[in-house]
Amino acid sequence: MYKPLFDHIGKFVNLEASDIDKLKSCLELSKIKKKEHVLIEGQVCNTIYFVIKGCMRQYIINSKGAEQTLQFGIENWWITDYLSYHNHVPSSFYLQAVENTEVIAIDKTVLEALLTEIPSLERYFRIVSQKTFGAMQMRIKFLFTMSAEERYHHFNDHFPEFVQRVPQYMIASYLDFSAEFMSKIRAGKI
Amino acid sequence: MYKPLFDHIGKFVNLEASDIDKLKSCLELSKIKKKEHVLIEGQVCNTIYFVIKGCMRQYIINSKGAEQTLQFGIENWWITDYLSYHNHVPSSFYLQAVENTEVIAIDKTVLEALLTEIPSLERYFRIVSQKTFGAMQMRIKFLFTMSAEERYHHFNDHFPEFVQRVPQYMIASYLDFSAEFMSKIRAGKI
DNA sequence: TAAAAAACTTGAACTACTTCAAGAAATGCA
DNA sequence: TGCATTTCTTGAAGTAGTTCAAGTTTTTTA
Repeated sequence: MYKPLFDHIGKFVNLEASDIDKLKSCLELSKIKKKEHVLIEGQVCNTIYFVIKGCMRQYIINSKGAEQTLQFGIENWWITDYLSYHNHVPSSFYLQAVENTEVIAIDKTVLEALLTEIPSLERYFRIVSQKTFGAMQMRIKFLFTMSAEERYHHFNDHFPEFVQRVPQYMIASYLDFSAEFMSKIRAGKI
Repeated sequence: MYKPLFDHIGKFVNLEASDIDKLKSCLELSKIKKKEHVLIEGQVCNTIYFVIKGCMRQYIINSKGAEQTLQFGIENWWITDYLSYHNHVPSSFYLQAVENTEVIAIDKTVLEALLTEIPSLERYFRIVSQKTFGAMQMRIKFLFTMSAEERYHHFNDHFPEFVQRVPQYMIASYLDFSAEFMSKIRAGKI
C-alpha cells in the first residue's frame, strides 16, 4: 500500500532493504475526504504529504474573498507549504482535498530523523525538490509569456485528463484568469 | 575566498574538516563580466552557480523579442536552470551577469560525486532547495493576488537597495509589468 | 570629455482581461 | 427520486494594464 512511494523513490535512488524497513515503520496512510483541509491559513505546517490516490490543492483566499488555487498535487506528488515547514511560521495557504484522497503524511520531526539516518533518502528529496523547482521555473515562464488563452490550450494539451477531473474554476485560477473567461475560451468566443 | 559559501553551508549543516577540504579542492572561482552569459537558450545546463559577489539573472526572450527577467541571483544565492540540469534537456533560459560578478561554478559531474561522498552536503542542498521552493510559492501568491502597483511597492519595501542596484526595466519584467508602467507608478501617476 | 549607448519618462490610443448579474446545467445528498 | 448545492455559461460594461513613438536623462566608452 506504500508501493507508489517506494516506486517513486526507486526512480531516483536505491534504498537498502534495511532502510526500506526503517522508512516503512514510520509511514502511515491517511484518508482525506473531499473538501477536507489538512492545513489552514495561520497554522504552522509541520507535515509533508505524498499523494497515493486522489488530488490535493494549495489555495489562498484573496482580498476579494475568492479562492485562488496555486498548486495541485496528484498521484506521486509531494505537497506541503515549504516555507511554513522550514521556517516554523504561520502558513499563508490552505491545503485541501479536491477529491477523496489517500496520502502518506509524514511529520517533520519523524522525517528529519529519517533523513539523518538514511542519506539516500536525503538525496531523493534533494533531487525531487530541485526538479520540482525546475518545473516551477517553467511555470513562471508560461505565466509571463503566454496569454490566458495560450495558457489554457497549453495546459489542456498537456493534461487533458486532469482538466476533466477537477472543477473548471480551479483550473482557471491556477492558470491565473477568471472562471468566466475560461468558459468563454472553451466556447470559442474569444 | 570561498568563505561566503562555507558560511552559508554552515547555517544549515555541519561539515567535518575533511569534508571541507574535499569540497574546497573541487571549487573554483570564476569572474563573469557584466552582460556576459553563462548559459544561453538551447544549451544544456551542466553547471550550478553560487554568487559570491555581484548579480546574475535568468531571463527569456518572449515572442515579441523582448527580454523578461524571471529570476535574480545575488550574493549567497544558487542559480541554474534546474530542469535542464536534471533532465539533460536544452534550456529555455539565458543566464547572464547583471554586474561584474564572481561565482563559484560547480560542474554537475563534480557536484554529484561530492554529494554522494558527503551526505551533509546533500542535506544542505535539500534544505536550500526546499526553502527556495517555499519562497517561489510565495512569489506565485504575490503575482496572483497583488496589482502591479502593489507588487512594486511590496518589492520596493522589502528590497530597496536592490531596486536601486539593477535597471528598472529588469525589475519591471521580474514583477510582470512593462517598464513604462513602472515609470508611471514611480512618478505617482497611477 | 565628447559621442554613443543604455535607461527612463510621458501621453494617447488600445486591448486583454475582469466584474457583475442572472440563468442554465450538472452533481451530490437525504 | 427530487431538492439543494455546486458548477458553468453568457453578455454588457468597465479597467488595469500594454503598446507605440518620441523625447530626455544617465551611464559607458573611446
